[in-house]
Amino acid sequence: MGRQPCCDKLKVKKGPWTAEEDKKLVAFILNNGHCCWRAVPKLAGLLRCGKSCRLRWTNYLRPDLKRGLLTDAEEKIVIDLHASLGNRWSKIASKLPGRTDNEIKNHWNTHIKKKLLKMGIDPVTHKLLNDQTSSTAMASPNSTVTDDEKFSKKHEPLDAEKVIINTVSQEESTNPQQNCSNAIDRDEQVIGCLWDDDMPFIDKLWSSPISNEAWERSSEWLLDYQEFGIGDLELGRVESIGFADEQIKLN
DNA sequence: AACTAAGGCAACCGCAGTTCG
DNA sequence: TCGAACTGCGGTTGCCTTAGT
Repeated sequence: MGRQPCCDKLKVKKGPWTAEEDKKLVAFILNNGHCCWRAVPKLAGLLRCGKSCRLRWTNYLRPDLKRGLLTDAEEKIVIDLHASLGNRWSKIASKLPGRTDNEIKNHWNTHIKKKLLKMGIDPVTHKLLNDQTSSTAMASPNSTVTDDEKFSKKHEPLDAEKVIINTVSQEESTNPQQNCSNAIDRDEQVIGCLWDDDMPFIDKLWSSPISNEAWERSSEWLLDYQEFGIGDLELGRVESIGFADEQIKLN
């Protein structure tokens, strides 16, 4: 009845991925894409859960991933978006090309939190730490609200938050890229943009396999693979497949 | 040089929304 | 229409590395 179970949990391997597993997964996805993650481990010859494969691919093996720490500009965008969106890391990540939600989440927890605390800002509320009492008082536990209202309240930037955001931005902003997040009166535009899930470019990028040209642009990633000792991947097979930005040009 | 603590990151877990038989 | 599986997301954990003693 219904669908087949996700995976045989007794047989799946857990823990860190080996270079060999990475190689298999990359080779399989490059050649076949990932029509459905559940089928990937079986078809790729991996003793992993599909979920694990997806995570490994999206967080580590994807060719367009950036490496290294977030830049100051990226960090500031993360702070601004977090003030508006809260811990919705995937939404935040979608605005930072080459960064994953997991990466941003980790960076937030290990670096940005500390920075904000150092600046006297609560990383959760984005308010000044000595102004915490007013923030808790703003909640109205006795009121009855709909789910939509709860959602709106949860994610709507508070006035005080906007002040903090603006302060931080003015203090640290030296990069033109940061302008998008400095303008508080543009918050609504930013939110509107974030809520716009219809992103054809991204969809095309992921639905389409990748050309050699694109791979050459991802030199850092390829170097990483050489470190893995899997530089002998059959990247030539990728030739047969179109690439998103080429298609986009045509459109 | 050896040990310990802290930091950083990859990966897992579990939940919620969506999809499908 | 219902219920089970799939997918994606955020929270958490655990291991590895680095810094300090």
